[in-house]
Amino acid sequence: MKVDKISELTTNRLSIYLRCLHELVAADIKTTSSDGLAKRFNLNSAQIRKDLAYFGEFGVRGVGYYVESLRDHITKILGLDRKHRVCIIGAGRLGTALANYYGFSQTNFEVVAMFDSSVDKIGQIVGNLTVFDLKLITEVVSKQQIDVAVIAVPANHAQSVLDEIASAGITAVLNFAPTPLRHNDELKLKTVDLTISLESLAFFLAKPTMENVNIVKPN
Amino acid sequence: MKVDKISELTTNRLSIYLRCLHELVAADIKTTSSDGLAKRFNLNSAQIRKDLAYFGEFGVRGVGYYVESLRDHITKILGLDRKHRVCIIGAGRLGTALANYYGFSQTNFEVVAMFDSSVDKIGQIVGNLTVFDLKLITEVVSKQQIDVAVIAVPANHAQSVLDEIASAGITAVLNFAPTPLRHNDELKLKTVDLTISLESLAFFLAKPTMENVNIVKPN
DNA sequence: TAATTCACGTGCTATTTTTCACATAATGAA
DNA sequence: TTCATTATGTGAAAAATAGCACGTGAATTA
Repeated sequence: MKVDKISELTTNRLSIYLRCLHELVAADIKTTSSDGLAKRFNLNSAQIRKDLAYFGEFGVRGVGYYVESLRDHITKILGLDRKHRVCIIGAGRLGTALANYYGFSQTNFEVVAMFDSSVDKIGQIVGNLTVFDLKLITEVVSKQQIDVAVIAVPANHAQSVLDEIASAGITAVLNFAPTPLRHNDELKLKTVDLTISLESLAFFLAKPTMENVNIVKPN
Repeated sequence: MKVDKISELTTNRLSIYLRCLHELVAADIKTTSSDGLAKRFNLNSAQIRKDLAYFGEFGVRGVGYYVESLRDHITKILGLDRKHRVCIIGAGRLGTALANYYGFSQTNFEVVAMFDSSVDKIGQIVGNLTVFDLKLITEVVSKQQIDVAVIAVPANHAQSVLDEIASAGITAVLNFAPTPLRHNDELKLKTVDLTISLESLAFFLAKPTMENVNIVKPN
């Protein structure tokens, strides 16, 4: 198997498989199969095999996958075999909630700094972290070896924050600001947009009357 | 144009277009074009036209789209022309942050109730809401006409919470618990999984050493 | 009024993603 | 050892998604 680019859909699923493998290890289960995994998420087993096959031959025909071994492989593939140091930009409610988010620590991500540009926030203590002035980001990022940033500022500030983050040398950013952001290809940006998720749900709720919508004609 | 099922990718984009149209209205811009919109998100203009064409012919050839009119149409399509009443299950940090999330109120979603099953939380005030006992959900949902639920409880409680939500008659759920959830087709579930997003970022950071990964052979 | 420009709507094509289905390899029983 | 069973890895087919390119209608200019 040879592939130049791994789809993000694949890496997302790897993350899902990994979580499941952690559970299987905890339950002291030694082997599993693509079919067994598939049923848990109602996915297709061939897809799981293919996702894994991009990176090597981890399975044993007639047996399946050794749980611990596969866990270790995926951990390595996703680069989770080392700690990632995270900073959060924006010490508002969302930023604060994220700073305390259990899921970070659970998966080798550690929040090591928070930033804000409001005088009210700078110097405050959130969890066990002091909020730094955003202006210091380049310095702190390099000193603290930060490699991931989380944007939790209002939409209208997000672009300038991203620009600063980028020039501070960070290349992986998780963005919670509901706005499109420009950036160059060196930087990987993932946006989590709650409004989009909500509005998609609303569409589902609106659906029953869809037939009408389709008949609608111009303005 | 005739289509039986609208892709979720399309509804997600509709939500993006809508946000942009709000901004254009605010800026007092009267018309726009698929090309104009496309450039803002670097999307393809044909895709935008197609997304819209699923629901009617909203544009005018040679002109483009009338901003207000299109905004109104998309608002209606997404079912945002009426208030949605939201409850949040889980009054922990995330639930609390979400209860105060500005984005909800901004887009015709109103958080009207919070639930928890811990005695520490029940009866507490979060924002301007009292935290109810989760056991009361069926009753409150019907009395308060709630149509959307947000799950913000630990992963190990999420399935049972979802089951209760479903039996209380809610059909649209936004889930923040990082776990796969079973549900029937009456119910629309959207999961926001921060761990997956983070681990995908980690993969990007790990990439430089990808060549090695590909050579790896069995256990 | 005729000619030109513009941008929509959409048939068709290309690309991406998923699924099928089978040859292959490992295991265990007879 | 041979046969049956199991589950992988993968080429090929199918489905879903995105993009091209052009016919068409509306507006504007001459």
